[in-house]
Amino acid sequence: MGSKPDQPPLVVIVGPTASGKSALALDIAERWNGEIIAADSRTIYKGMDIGTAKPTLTDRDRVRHHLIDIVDPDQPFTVSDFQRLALAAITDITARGKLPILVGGTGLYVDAVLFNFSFRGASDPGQRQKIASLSVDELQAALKSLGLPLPRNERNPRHLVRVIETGGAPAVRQQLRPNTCIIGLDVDRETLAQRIADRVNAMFEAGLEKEVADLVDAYGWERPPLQTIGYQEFRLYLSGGISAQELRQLIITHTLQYAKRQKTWFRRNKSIHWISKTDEAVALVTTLLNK
RNA sequence: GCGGGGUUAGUGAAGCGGUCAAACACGGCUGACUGUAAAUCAGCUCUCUCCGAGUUCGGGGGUUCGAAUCCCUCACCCCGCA
Repeated sequence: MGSKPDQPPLVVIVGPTASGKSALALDIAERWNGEIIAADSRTIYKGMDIGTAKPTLTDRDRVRHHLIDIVDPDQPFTVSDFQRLALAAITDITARGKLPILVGGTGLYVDAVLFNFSFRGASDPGQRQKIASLSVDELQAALKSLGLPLPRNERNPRHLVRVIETGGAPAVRQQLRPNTCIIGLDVDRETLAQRIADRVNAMFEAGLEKEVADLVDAYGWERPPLQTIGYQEFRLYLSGGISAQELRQLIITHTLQYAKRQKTWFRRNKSIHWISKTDEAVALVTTLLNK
């Protein structure tokens, strides 16, 4: 089902963590009667509120949010699921005469919607478990014997596994979705570092440790959602490996590193309008809607 | 004051006569990444006129063809005896 000639307007807000995406999205939503779709691989999970800086109930009361709290941490969820649900949400919001606003820091999720990725087939859980236990060298050897090419990230076990699962089918993407305005929040290094440190400290004050403990009680450490920054570090701390002080610093460091990866991802999308002030976003959205 | 141990690149830490600009880890920088993506993976990280060259291993002085590695000495840190 290719893209239709006339797509309804879509506002997209991206940027590194703690850059102010949520606040800007709320602002724009209230100004133009919009609804927010979270493009975030962690806020989809129930019970992960503090550590993911999930929009508060108050915020969600002000503006309707989609794709938050939609699965339990022990349920599998993939980009493909996200794409399907996000596209449905856009259709739904538009049908009700409102403006859809896609907001998030998970670059892959955002791009799956913006470029209408065609995915290449799910993995068979049984087979996945078997091949995922192979070493990088074994995976490469397996690809060779199957006559499949190595992926670009040839030492990345996850990518190697996927090549096997898809039989080496190429990735397919379309042109950028028409009628879409992508706003990127640009925050200088020092400011972002400060905001991240403040946010992490606030998370501890808000009861992060208890949230983590509850999740671990319910699901254990092995589930993918528990590999989230702000949660995974507690494993070391709780086993006595690091002090409370070091724990906090480690989470801050990991968050900073994550923010850098996000910037790298978004940097290559030349369609993003990078801004640093709200007025610039308002101007961009105004232009989009007046077309 | 005497005896013993220590001082290595941003940090931690190997090295203990040549193959050392110096392992490894962390941190930092750059980048990749379409069904685990807040995941995962890669390159770079003393300096320069950067296929080569020049300064490093607490300071200074020696030994040696050759020293981060041995000796002397000074400084600082830790432990033991006073």
